Amino acid sequence: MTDKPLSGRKAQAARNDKLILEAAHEVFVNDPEAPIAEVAKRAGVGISALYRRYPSKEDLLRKLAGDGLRRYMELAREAVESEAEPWEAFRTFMRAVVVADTPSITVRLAGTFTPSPDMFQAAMEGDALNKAMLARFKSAGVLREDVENGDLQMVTESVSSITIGDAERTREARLRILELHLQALRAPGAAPLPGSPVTDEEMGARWIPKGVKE
Amino acid sequence: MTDKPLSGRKAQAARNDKLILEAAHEVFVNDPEAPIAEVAKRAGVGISALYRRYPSKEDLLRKLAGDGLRRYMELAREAVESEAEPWEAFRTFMRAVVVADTPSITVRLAGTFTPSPDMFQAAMEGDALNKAMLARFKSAGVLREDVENGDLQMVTESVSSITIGDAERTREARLRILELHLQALRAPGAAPLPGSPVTDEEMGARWIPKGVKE
DNA sequence: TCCGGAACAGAGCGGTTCATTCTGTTGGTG
DNA sequence: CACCAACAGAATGAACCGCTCTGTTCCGGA
Repeated sequence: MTDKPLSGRKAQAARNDKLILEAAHEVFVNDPEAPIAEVAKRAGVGISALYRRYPSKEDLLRKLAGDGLRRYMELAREAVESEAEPWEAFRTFMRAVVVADTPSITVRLAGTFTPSPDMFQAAMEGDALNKAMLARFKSAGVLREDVENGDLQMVTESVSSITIGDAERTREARLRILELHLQALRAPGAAPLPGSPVTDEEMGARWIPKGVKE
Repeated sequence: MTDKPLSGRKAQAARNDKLILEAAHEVFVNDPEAPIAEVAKRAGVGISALYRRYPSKEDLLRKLAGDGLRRYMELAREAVESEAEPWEAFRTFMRAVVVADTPSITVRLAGTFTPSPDMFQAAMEGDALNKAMLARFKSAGVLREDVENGDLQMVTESVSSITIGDAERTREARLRILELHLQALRAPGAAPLPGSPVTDEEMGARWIPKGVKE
């Protein structure tokens, strides 16, 4: 048989690895505060199958956020290196980010766990990538000069906050609203933007765990 | 003295009425799931002062959402009846909605309480108002033809999901991103929008209380 | 065929978090 | 000066949830 035989504890365990990650992704994107039992149910496994793989809920969340971050950087890198027509490359990137839902998985999860050092590291690299991307598309003349890194973050995040009906419908609605943004983002821009862009410091402040009250 | 004397149980009670509502607004806009004690603390009153006025947390939330809805309709009515230049009237409306944070107070709170019949009623009227508004601005030629009611809702909601730094900074950031949207919303529009607008039914589905899982 | 143990299902434990109730306390008012 | 509306905040009881623990299944080797 070309595909893995369905039996064997090893095989089932490998399958469960994937099932659990997928379930966790779906569940926590939908509700970052969901109980871990929800993940188990969705994955069709018992709770102990989860704890066999991740020492704690926080570890699982870290894993998810890390994957999301990595995915985002992958997309950004593709955008920077893309050979395609610049505006199309940019549009493709933005759409991919929305479809992959990386804002939900990184930003919305931020604060529910303490980030590991290498996540900070990765975040740094991500920033550098973002800046390179901005520079590239601006100098290509397809992105208006007055948008900054933070603007793009805000756009993808706010678009990703849209939830309506099932997952597919949500995706469609998000892409529709994203399109509005894209048309406004395109150079030269109809009118100057008010206020100042969100800074990296401001963005970073959200990664501080819980209790910021008062 | 022209203003109310500071003493008198009646006077204090009246003052507390307002304090509590303001505190509740701030607290629940920031976190719809906040404990009721948080509201009491912010208002600088005891818990019993809250329960003296509202039989339960849910009643308080209903009150807040009702007020928000009413406020929204007020703004919409102004926009429809405004004598100002059409595009400015529309822009003013959108900005006012974002500043007043009505999406947070209605939509985000939806699901945390069971809506009263008159809220449905009000929602109906709100819809009618929205439609009138769309019609007016489209026929004035300032709003692109392919945006629908649901689009405006999505725009204000997604923009209102932005949170960054303190309240003031958040407002500025939201208005900035809103501006992008506005420039894209303006007729005739650079390119057709993909997908179909979110429908009223879809919007309404979110008002169904809790447990929609699975 | 039979046994050991990896992998697992899910009940149960212990801690925490609220909404709401209850026990006083205070200060205007008749 | 006694009474009570109005209040502060502790106490209560019911979830909820992360994690541990018990018991089960069934693959893989002898």
